[in-house]
Amino acid sequence: MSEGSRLPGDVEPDVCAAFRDALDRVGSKWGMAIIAAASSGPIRFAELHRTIPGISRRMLTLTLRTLERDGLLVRTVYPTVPPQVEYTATSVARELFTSTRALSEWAENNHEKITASRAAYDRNAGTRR
Amino acid sequence: MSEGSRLPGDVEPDVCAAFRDALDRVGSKWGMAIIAAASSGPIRFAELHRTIPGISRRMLTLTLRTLERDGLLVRTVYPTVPPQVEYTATSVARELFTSTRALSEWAENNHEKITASRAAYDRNAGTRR
DNA sequence: CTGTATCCTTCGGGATACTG
DNA sequence: CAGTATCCCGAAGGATACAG
Repeated sequence: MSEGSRLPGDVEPDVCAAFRDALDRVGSKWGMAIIAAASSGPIRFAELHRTIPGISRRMLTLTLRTLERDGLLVRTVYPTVPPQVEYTATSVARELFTSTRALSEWAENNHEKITASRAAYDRNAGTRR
Repeated sequence: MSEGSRLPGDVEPDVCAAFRDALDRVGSKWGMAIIAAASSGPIRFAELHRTIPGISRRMLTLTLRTLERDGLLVRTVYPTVPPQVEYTATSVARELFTSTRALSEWAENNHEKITASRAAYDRNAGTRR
């Protein structure tokens, strides 16, 4: 994370810094999926593992720890046998999830345009020089 | 905020997919900084390089190419000597930038909480088991 | 001024096996 | 059930030098 030196004539460094800040927390491959899954109420480890397709137990654990550390998730252990652990999104995490909507909508609305632009760009790869 | 209805099966895959989609375009280290800088009007290569602290010419070029390919930037070359190149954010990019605000605000509002949570977590590192 | 080309390091994350 | 522990690889990105 680069808390860059502020230059005169700079591009709203506050906004950029804040945005990067958010991305650092949310940009991980599984972060938002986990927060989304834990936003509707407590959810157990195995349940998360089943709910999120493709995640490994390792990455699930790692991401959960990071989110817990940042105060986005609360981890509750029930000392039963076998052990039971629940994760719940905090209000901060739920607000984060909400703040995500605009971005998701942008992606939905522009996904096709981008795909097309990309195809066009690649098609002219030889032409361009 | 949306009321939490846990879907059977998995966690609103559409939303997650869309979000990841947006991140892929915006999650690069310098992407949003460049879009921000190019949102106010045409800006030259050297100007970008000066405006964005810490970016290397290499990463500037690479990121510019990616953004151009995705249709987020328009590249205009003036065949002068010395060469002059201008980059301008497209409307799609400017909408993306706008969609970013909620996230930035979330980061600004919660940055301190997160830092504190993190510090507390690390302080209890030995205690926890 | 506007890039390319190389080299090199870091790190996120997958596969797999083991554990309380 | 809920994790840890290793090993490994590819991609992102920094440093540096060269070029039209």
